[in-house]
Amino acid sequence: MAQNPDNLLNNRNIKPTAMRELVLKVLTEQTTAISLAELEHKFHKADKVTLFRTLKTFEENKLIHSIDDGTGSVKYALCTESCQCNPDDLHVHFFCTLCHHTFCLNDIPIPSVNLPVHFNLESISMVVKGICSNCKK
Amino acid sequence: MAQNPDNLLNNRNIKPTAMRELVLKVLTEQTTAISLAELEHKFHKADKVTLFRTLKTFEENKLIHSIDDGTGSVKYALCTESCQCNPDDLHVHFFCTLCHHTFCLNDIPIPSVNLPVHFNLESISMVVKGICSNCKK
DNA sequence: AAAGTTCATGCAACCAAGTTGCAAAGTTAC
DNA sequence: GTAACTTTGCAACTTGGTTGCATGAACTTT
Repeated sequence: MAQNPDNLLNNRNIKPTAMRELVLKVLTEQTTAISLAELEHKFHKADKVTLFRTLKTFEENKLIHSIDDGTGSVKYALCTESCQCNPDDLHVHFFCTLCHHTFCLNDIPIPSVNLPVHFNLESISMVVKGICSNCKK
Repeated sequence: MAQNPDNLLNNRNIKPTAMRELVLKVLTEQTTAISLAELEHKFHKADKVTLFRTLKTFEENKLIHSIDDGTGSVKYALCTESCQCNPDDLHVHFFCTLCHHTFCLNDIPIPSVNLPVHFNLESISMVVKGICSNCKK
């Protein structure tokens, strides 16, 4: 079932302002995760801080998740509708060293690890680096 | 077989200067990974840039590896003697959200993942966040 | 509908981590 | 000893992220 933008926002208890709808629209159009700087370039007029806070609001309300792919700039991507960002909801990310795009491998859950005794798990991040299928051609 | 510092440096083709020996000594004394800023605090007189370049030299020659634990500052830890930083050599890292220390779980190799077709693997990073055994007590 | 409250936005300025350029000091080769 | 190269130290800069504060929009209360 497709969701219109306002539903997506309302479902996550985010007040749907014009700005937020615009940002959400850009996010839904991405096939790879996007950084704050890249997001900024998509707008001619918007302020970096506003976009930053918009992303933060989205993240706090689990509409998007952030990915630290090791490039020095955090990337953001939409969560699936049912995502609660629990360890079970997490998936592997892939960073292409050629095109520098960061992919959500939504179909690849993070494999479980057996931690040493008395280590307590809260979350896991797994980033694979290599060449993506586009660049491989 | 224990290695003296100069051997460790020579084995990795790093010219053993006084500075490098001091940095290596500090690194061998750590039980958890250390950031550039933390390393700087271990010295009263050393320059941040020199330490930065020393770490970079060490990393390029695979004496140490860097860990991006998502805190915004990269951590460094000694490699095992045989490490070539290939995917097979990599281990899981653990970041404690209480004491903010980053552990090398040398005994826990990164589980393999089946990438989508035509995705090519170069390296993987896996960081688990939670509470370490020390803080759990 | 005016006044008050709350939340969102925009600008300026700041901060931390990492990085570069260059000159001085040290080391090695001849 | 001098030339060539490497390492170190200082200054200064870049980038990404973040805070403070004032303005502006929206919503409430009367």
